Amino acid sequence: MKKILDIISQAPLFNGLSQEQLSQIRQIAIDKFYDKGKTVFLESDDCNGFYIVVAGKVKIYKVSLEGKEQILHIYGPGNPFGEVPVFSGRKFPANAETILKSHLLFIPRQAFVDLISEHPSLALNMLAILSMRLRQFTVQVENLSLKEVPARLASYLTYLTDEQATGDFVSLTISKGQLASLLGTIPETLSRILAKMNKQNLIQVEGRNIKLLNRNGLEELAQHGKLQ
Amino acid sequence: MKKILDIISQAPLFNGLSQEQLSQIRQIAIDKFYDKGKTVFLESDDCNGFYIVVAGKVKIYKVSLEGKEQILHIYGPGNPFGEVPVFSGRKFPANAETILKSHLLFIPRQAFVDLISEHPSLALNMLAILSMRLRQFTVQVENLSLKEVPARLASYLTYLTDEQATGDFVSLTISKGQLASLLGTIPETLSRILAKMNKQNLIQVEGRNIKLLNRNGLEELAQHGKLQ
DNA sequence: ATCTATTTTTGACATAAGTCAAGGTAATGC
DNA sequence: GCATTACCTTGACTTATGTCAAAAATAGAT
Repeated sequence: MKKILDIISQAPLFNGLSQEQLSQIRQIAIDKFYDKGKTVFLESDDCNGFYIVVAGKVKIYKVSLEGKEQILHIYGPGNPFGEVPVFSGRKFPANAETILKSHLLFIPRQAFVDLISEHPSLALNMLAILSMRLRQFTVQVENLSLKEVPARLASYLTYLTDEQATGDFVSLTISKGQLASLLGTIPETLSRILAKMNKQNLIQVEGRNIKLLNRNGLEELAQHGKLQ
Repeated sequence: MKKILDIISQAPLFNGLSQEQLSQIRQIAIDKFYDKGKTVFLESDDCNGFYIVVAGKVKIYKVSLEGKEQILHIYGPGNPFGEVPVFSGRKFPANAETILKSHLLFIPRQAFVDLISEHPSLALNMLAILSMRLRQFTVQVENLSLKEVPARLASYLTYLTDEQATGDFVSLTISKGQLASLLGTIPETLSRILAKMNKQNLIQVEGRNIKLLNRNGLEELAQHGKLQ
C-alpha cells in the first residue's frame, strides 16, 4: 500500500498536492491487475474514468483493418492514460493493452472532475500533461511525415541514451517488433536498417543491447540523414 | 468591437462564462493584425501567451530540412492556438502562419493562468479543447501510418461534406497544395489521385469545387480501400 | 535441459509515393 | 487588358518501404 502512495506522490499529475489530497485520491482510486498482453480498453469502449500505471507497462495503439499496428505511446509507472474522453467525449480514441504484467489504478470520471474543480493546481497539472502529449504528437507526426525510417530510428536511439543516461549503451525496453510499430514501420524493415547501421559502424547490436559507436553520425542521421 | 466579443462568447474555450468574465478576458487580450502569408510564430520562439482567431485562417505546420511541409492544423474564427507552451514549457512545438488576412487576439500567459486558477470551468473548457486535439492527433497519426493517400483524401472529403452540410457538394477552403501538405503528401501525388477518383466516377472535380458522386465508395475507400 | 512458441533475420519481389522537369491554367496586380 | 506570378497537372523515372515466404535465433515452459 505504501508503494502505491509513493507512485502517486511522484507522479507529475499530483505534483504539489498535500498529503491529505493524495489520500483523497487514493480513496477514489480502484486497483486493477492485468497479466501481460491483456486489453485494458478498446477504442470503441465507453469511458467512465482514466488509469494510472503503478507497475508494469501499457501500450496505447491503433490497428488498421489489414492488421498493421501503430503504437502511439508506451506508459510506465506514474503515467496516467485514457484521460482524453474524461474531458472531451465518450469513447476512447485508441486501444490500450499491457505489455507487461501490470498494476493500474482506475480513477472514476466524476470523482476526478469534482476534485479538479476544487483544486486548481490539479487542473494545471493535467493541462501540463496534456500539453506535453500534444508536443509529443507533434514530434510523432513530424517523424512519420517528414522523416524516413532510418532517421526515426536514429532519433529514438539518441533519445533513449539520454533517457537511460548509461553512456553510449542502450537497452531496448520493448521488443524490436514493438519498436517497429512505435516507429511506424514493420519488423522486417527495422531489422534491415539495424543491420545497415551496424555495417556502417554507427551502432553495435547485440540482441536488445545496442552500443552507440558514433553519436554524432546518429544525430546527423536523425535530422536529414540518408543511410547508404 | 461588438464583433470581437461575439467571437469570444461563441468560442468553446469560453463556454459558460459570465458576461463579466468575458469582458475580463477582452481586457487582457491584445489585438494583432496580419496579412496573408505572415508568420505568427516559429517553433524556436519563446512563448508569452497564446492566440485566438477572430477572423481569417492560420495554419500550424512543421517543415523538414529538405523543405517538405506538414500541416498539423488549420484554425479559423473562435479557435485558440499556441496554448501548448503556456502549460508545458517555453517553446512552441510548431510554426504558425496566416493563410488569409487575419485578426488575432493574443492572450498573455500569466494573466490567463491567473484567470484559469480562479475559474474552474475555464480550466475544464481548456482541458476539453486539449483533449479534442489529442483525439485529432490520434486520427492524424493513424492516417499517416496506417492509411495510404487515397484513403486519407477520401476520409477528408467525406469529413468536409459533413462539415459543410451542403449535400454532395464540397468546396475546398484551402489550396490543393495546402491540402496535400495537410494529408501528408505532395501536390503531384494529390493531383494524380484526384484525377484517378475522377476517372472512376467517385468524384467530379471542377477547380476547388468537388461533387461527390459515390459517397459509399468513398467511405469504403477511406477505410480499407485501394484505388485501381 | 529439451521442446515449443515467439521473435528476429534474410531474400526475392511488388508498389506506393517521391523527384525532376515541363507545360498548362488560373489568379493577381499594375 | 495584359503581364507576372502562383498554382496545378502530367509524364518518365527512382526509391523507400511494404509483402510474402522461409530460415535462424531467442525466450519460455515443462
